[in-house]
Amino acid sequence: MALVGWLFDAYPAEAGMAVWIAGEGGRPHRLTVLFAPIFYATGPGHVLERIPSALASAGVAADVAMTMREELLSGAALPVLQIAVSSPLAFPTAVRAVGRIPGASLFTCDLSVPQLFFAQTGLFPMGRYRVEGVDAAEGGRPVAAQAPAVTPAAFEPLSAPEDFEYALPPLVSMRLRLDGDPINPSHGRRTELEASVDGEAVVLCPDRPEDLIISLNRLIERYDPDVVLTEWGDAFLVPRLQRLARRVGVPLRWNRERHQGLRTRRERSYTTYGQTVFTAAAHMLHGRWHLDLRNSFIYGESELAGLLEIARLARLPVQYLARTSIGTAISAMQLHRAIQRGILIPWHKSEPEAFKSAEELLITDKGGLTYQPIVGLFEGVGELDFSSMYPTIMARFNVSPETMNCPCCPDAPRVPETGARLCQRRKGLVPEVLEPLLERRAYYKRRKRETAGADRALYQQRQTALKWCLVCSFGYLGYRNARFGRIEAHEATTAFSREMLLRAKEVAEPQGYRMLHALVDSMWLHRPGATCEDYDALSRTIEQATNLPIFVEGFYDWIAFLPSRTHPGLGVPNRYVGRFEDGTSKVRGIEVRRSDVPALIERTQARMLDVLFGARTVVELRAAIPQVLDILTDVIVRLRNGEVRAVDLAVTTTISRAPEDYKNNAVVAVAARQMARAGIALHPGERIQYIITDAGARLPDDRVRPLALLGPDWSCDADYYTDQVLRATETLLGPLDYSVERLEREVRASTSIIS
DNA sequence: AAAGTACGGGG
DNA sequence: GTGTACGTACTTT
Repeated sequence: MALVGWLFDAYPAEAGMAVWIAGEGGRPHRLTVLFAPIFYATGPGHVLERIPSALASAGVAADVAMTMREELLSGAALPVLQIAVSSPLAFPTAVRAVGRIPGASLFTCDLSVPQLFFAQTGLFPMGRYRVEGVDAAEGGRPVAAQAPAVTPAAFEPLSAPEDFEYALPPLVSMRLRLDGDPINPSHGRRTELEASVDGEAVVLCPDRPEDLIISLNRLIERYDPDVVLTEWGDAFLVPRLQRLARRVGVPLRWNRERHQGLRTRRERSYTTYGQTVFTAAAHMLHGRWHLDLRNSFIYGESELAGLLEIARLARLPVQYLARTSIGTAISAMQLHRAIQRGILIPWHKSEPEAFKSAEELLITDKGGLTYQPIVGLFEGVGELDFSSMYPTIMARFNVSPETMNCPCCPDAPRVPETGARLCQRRKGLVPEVLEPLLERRAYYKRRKRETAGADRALYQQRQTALKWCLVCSFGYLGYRNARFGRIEAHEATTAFSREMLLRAKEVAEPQGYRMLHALVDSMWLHRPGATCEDYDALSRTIEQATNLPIFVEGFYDWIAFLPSRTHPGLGVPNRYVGRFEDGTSKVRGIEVRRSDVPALIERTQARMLDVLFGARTVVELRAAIPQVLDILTDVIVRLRNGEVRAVDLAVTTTISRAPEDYKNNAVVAVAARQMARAGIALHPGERIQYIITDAGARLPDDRVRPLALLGPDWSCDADYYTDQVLRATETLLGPLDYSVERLEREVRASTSIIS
């Protein structure tokens, strides 16, 4: 008697971990798996002696025993008290009880219980198992009370987390979305709810709440979905439906377990990388997943295949991972590896750190090399990019917090500029995690090129998810609150990167290439008459000189490095527009790339770019100018005639503070205050939309109107939007000597002919 | 002129 | 469970 299926979810329960297995036929099974989460404590003998009684008086059953574990930074073996807590639910209580004893130092104590479960048992999310001693024959839904308890040893693995190729269970998804899809449904009016499973869609009307709840329950009953996919489920839909269900007295059957509520996590606003982020409260289910498309960075970037790829590698439950940052996933991979290696995890107290001194700031912020590009339009330019430069450096040179300036390798070669040493004997935790990720990503990228259709999409999603892990792994190394961060490691990585980019430059220039621009891991090179093959050959030479993989990102028919707006004539690192030889294009730093630009401006500039990218040469570019001017004129006429819809004029911005905390009358501040006055609750980090009604109005409230409060008789500031369109056009035609003034003249001339 | 506000990047 | 990144563009005072 055995059950074969995929480990779908795990969370703490009364007698052990509740573990859901998605059976081969798609039927779910709930098991109870016996599990005693472990943490460690050190301290003087009299302190350790107090631990058993402290646990007992807190009402926690636990087994304690002395054992040896490794200290991360020194690598030394340390005697520690191992505390195995009998029930997963009691783990936080146990940690609190021991943590209160003065003089006790705790280790591996602040990870989530599912994380500990996966680390201690070797089981992993979405792994395929054969579970002995469980009867799957009944096929139906097992009820909690009948579920048998098994030990982790009953799980026979049929796949490994290291596998590049792996099968996944067939999952039934129910989609829930509100009609209209606004930027944030709680800012708008009530709309209809659309539920769809398996191609069947039902529209539920909010005016008859009881019917709505009953219909939703019926859908869940009939299809028994594994996944509830929502848009704005966390911020709005789920709490709203819960309230509705309570009001009409009919409970919603979200869970596969009958007597459990939803697992929630509070909403929060925080700042990161100078940006304020709002994360809605999480609403997670038992026995099925609630995934909110609009509250999941990883899902948003890499869809379900990417999410599951990372869940397997990071050993994090899917619903939790969906709502967390990539940094957390990276951290989880490192933690997992550390526990496997018997390394003690220091307690990570989130203490507010002291301000950095000016000198410290200078060191920290010296990042990758940045050149100022040579402003202008160039034909025949090659772009060479180092692939995954930072992670490759970290893996290749063994850059990790515990490998920096180790006592065991005094004669190790020095890091350029900083003179630090890197351990040559012990492989670092960070490289150990990164190396397989680099390999996996290379494999998926290759498979993506070799396949088509659904397979190609699958590999694309997986490689995208891994790309984000690699990108963030570097930032994480320098993040002072990261568990495995260390500023010297961060600095070593950027020092290597600068050294390698300089080496690449020194290889290219003697061969007659002129460096037009270079940025961290990319360089733009020009040599009259050079072909793609020449750039290919150059990249191979650079590869030899740097021992880092580099490839030709593309060969541009033409590329324009655009000038700064605030310092005309000077180049800015990330403002350029170019067409590759194969007809594709690359655009950075201009209006189409910005999320706060109204759709009208974005679409207009995109249309213009389409025209310009049809040109293979600068001569053809000049010939395309009239077409671009036609687009410009057309949009300005439509603006004047009031033919543009409000949604296309809406500016979307993230508010960085509560409406009342804004200091001046910036349009965003005025719009936010208007919304607050209308009773809409706004949190820092949320996005709002508004149109400019009269930019120059004396009364701030007349300048702008939120989209959510727009009446039927609205009007916009056509002059303001005309100016925006003109500027977006100037961005593109500037290199061809068209200023805003000249564009205005051209438009005036052509419209006077029309009228 | 100074202060306030927001955004991109990576592929 | 995450922190005053940095440089540019633009508006308001």
